[in-house]
Amino acid sequence: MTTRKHYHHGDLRAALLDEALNSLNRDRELPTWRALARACAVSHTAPYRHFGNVEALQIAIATECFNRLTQAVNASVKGINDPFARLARGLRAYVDFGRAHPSWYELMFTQVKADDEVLRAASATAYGTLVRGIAACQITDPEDAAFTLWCAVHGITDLVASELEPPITGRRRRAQTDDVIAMCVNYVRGRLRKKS
Amino acid sequence: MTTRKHYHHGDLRAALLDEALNSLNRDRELPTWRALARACAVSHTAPYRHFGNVEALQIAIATECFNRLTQAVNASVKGINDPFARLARGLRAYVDFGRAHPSWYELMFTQVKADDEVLRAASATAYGTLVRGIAACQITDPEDAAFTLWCAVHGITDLVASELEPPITGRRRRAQTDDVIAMCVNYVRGRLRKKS
DNA sequence: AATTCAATGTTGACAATGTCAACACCGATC
DNA sequence: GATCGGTGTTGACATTGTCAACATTGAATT
Repeated sequence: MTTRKHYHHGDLRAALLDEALNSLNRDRELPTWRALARACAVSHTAPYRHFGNVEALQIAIATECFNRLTQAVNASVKGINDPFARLARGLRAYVDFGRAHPSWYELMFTQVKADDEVLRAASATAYGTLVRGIAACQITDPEDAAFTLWCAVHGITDLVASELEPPITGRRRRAQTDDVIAMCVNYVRGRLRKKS
Repeated sequence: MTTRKHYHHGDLRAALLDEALNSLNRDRELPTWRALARACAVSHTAPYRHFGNVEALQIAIATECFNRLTQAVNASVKGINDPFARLARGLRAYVDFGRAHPSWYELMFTQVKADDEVLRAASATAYGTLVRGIAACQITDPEDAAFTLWCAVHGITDLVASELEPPITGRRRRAQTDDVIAMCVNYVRGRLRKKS
């Protein structure tokens, strides 16, 4: 079922995506086009039937990653009611995603500007999750605040993904993330809509 | 003086670096090794006399960029005495540097972890400027605070460099940057060392 | 059941690229 | 004036992304 013995692969597109995602985690970089084909036991041009070129493949990967990020953030806040707690928790999930999959995170943001409808939708959905989380805190101008918060959170995530954290581990590292998130939540509290 | 007619170039190393820096600004990407040689009117292997391989060239470029960043930040705060004003001004200069040279900024942080003594020194100097600026505000734990601030500032700079700012211009864009910097300064004020 | 056809995979080629080895030129030093 | 290390050139090679031409297959149509 999963593997055909002859000629046709069965679901090469999914296999390519899967192998690419795994390679990113394993080797911290995309395999070459030909290496990817090799890894799927397929000739070096077979991937062209599923992705027009390298960039199209990268876009597809980035799209998948944005979807997984959205999913991870949504899952993390499930069951939490207080909007500030939800926000803090969601932000943490965002950072954790980047820490767990640094190369995915990097690829996401090298491709996010690509001219592709599906990718654009996936990244917009992810960003929308953040905006809604902030809007739920009843502050003025949630759109502006969202960008400011995103700066801080993207900043720590990108630095973590690039392994530029100061050489700390465990609790201390968690504290470092907490500190950034606290700054964010504080910022939001400072913008609370004044009560009538 | 600047251009020899025959064989020896005169100062190829500087010419290569200069051309690479300019290409990054012009085309938003590094020229290929051979294109760079071509641009300097030199054979495709001449650069090997000055840089061992592509990565060594990138490291040299990144080093130069870190030095220029440090210089830009230092120049921007010259003559300002109030430490908070200095901090805000320096952070702004940092963001402006990234906005003016997005591809430099990207390259700097793809190479910053490279195993190179000179590059490491250049980036450490840049970071040291930030740490000192924060320490001057007399807060507790300036090292930790520096990283947190860096997250926010790197975040907006990276997003700006990637052209992920919301589609805004002029005053509004400046306000967006100001908002992030205000969040940073606020964060620092919240950590003021209690007076004896 | 035989035929057709679009989807999917293969083979072979090509230009561009990074890198290396071997050679050529040149200016400073003995 | 000969020498030699630094600098530049020529020519080669393996790897890579991509394209064109061809092969195989399973499903739909007859």
